[in-house]
Amino acid sequence: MTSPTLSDVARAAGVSYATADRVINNRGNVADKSIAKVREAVTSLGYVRNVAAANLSRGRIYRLAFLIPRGSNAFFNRIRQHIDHAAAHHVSERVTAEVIEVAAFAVEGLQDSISALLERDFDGVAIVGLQSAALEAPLAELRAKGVAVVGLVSDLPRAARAAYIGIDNIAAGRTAGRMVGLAHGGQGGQVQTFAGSLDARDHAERLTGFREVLNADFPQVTVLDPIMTKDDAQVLQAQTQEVLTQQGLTALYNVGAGNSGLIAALRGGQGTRPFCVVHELVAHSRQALMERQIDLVIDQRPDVEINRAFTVLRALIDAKDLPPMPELVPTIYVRDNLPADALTDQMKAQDT
Amino acid sequence: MTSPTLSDVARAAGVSYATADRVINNRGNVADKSIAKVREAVTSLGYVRNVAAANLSRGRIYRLAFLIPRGSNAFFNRIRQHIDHAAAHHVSERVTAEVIEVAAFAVEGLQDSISALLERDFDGVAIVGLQSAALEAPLAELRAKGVAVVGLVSDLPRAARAAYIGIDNIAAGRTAGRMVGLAHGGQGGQVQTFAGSLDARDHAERLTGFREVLNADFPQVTVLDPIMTKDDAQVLQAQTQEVLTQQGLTALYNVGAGNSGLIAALRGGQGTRPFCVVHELVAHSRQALMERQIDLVIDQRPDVEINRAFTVLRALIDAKDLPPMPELVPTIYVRDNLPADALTDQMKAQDT
DNA sequence: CTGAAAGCGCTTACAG
DNA sequence: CTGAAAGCGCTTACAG
Repeated sequence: MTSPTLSDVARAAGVSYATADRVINNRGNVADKSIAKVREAVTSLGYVRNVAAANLSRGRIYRLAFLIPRGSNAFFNRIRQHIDHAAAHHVSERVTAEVIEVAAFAVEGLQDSISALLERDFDGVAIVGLQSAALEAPLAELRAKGVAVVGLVSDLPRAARAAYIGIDNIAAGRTAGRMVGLAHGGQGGQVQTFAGSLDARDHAERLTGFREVLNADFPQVTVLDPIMTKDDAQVLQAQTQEVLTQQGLTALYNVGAGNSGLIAALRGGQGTRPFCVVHELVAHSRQALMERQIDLVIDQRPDVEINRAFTVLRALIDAKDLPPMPELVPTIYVRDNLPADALTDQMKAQDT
Repeated sequence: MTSPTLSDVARAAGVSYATADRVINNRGNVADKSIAKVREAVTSLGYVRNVAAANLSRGRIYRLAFLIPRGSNAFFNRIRQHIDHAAAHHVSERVTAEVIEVAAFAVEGLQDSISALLERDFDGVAIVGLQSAALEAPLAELRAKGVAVVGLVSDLPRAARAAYIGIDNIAAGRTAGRMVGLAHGGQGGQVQTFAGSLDARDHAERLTGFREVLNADFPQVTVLDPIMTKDDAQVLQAQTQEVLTQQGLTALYNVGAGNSGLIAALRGGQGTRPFCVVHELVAHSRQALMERQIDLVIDQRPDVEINRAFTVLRALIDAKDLPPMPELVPTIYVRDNLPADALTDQMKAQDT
């Protein structure tokens, strides 16, 4: 009834507990004959290692760090909340997480923050990264020290991290494109796009995906070149106001941040407004959805991302195989399938 | 550095380990003075109970059962896979899960299966339920034995279970309605609906939500009364073929199962087809999405549901507070945000 | 009302 | 190459 333990395996194999342990954990220094006997006992008994007991005996603790852009960006605030929440949830598993704020979107600042990590005793770090060769050297040093490194939300140079945890931004853009296309109901139209900066890879990729779908499947809808906003709400507000006076505009799509400005402009507008799609469910985009200033939010589920970051970092630290990692997929929100509210929304990652 | 243990608390409070344990776990039989001292030590030291160690020492095992409708329904096959997967993932936490198949949608069969559970030693069961007073007596007996009971996907009588784990089907219907409305791009149209049976509460609720949104926000779109299909693919195929010959039909929405028939009919159709929305992402709906026979799938994320069932049942068995349970929210899939594939899709609940 | 001790299933030195 | 033993942080009888 109750599952077999290592003692059962050792007894069945006719070896000592310690020897059975050695083959289970590949510690070496075991005679081939013993290995064979233990392996056999394991399969015939259906032995499964009790990870909780192993961690307890080993007294392991996992010290994690998250490098997140400083600033008042609503999305990253949400990320920070999820980290705190996940950390609280993991205390009993002996994992601690510290959020370290770094200068936003600045290669040098990030580089310095990574170097500073060398002085600290972390076991794993998740970094909201940038694509810059300048990060490679400090990251290599960090990993040489045995620290597990993953990219989060925005990737690091590929060779410099063990995994990337974030959505496929081309898919996100395609999803937005599909929705905008569908909303035209077979009629023609013009979509104004907005982006923070095309140096930001995620922005560029979303735009690419968006264009792909509209060009291929909705050729009667024209995609206008993006207005650059630096993710600044003021810029977005001014530009949106201006754009709303254009004739023939049927949709708006912002691949970046600064949506509070866009929403403010829409709130002030009169008459029918264009179909509006933005990214990331935060307080203001949520409210705008409910109050019908916008139609759709594409969300990357930061709760799921943070949860996965914890799982992946722990697996890396334990030098275990990485768990299967299906691509993270963008979630579509309309006013009818919104999660309960900001607070409970925080807790969602528990499931899923 | 390392977190305080119960020994630390006991020492700081000047009591024995056992006494400290008694107050931590509210076992009673402790002098008020001791309670106060221990409480104080706990907060000043920041003690957190190590759940893993507690479970280990207690040698607890969790025997779970899942009562799932028998038959070849693709959705429930997916549910079964997720149960097996979650069970495999939980072996190291000493939880086992057994799937018990019951006669599909038959009150008496379900009633018998629940009674049969009394002979078995389960700690918790999740049941794909029905709304029937006939289930109340056997469920009460089961719970009197100390077995934790939750409704899964389709609820049990409210008083007869500790929790319900499934989506809000009105929200699911509303979401479908929003999408169908948007896809009309401001033009008028006619939607043909399909349902298995209006006795099935989930079907009725979806239809209600669907109508709500279209009547309120897209009054130019007419919702036709549902064609009853008994979730039978053959019926769906025949009915869809017939319906496709109608003039002015702009959309199709099936609240129930049997979609392989609907898809077959669409595949055989010629010319432009209506906008099509169905429920549940399974092999054939996924393929139909990719091959453009349908436009949208509303999914209830069985992986998330099963994961939550495990969590909730364990919490109930431990007589712990139930974890926060935000409403499960329907997920919208188009061809551009599909999860990687059926297999990896199985693993998604890990995050989530 | 309080305490000492064995045991949960492992890992980690330590001694052969 | 192999084994005996202490200890991880708890819970559970058992004895006062």
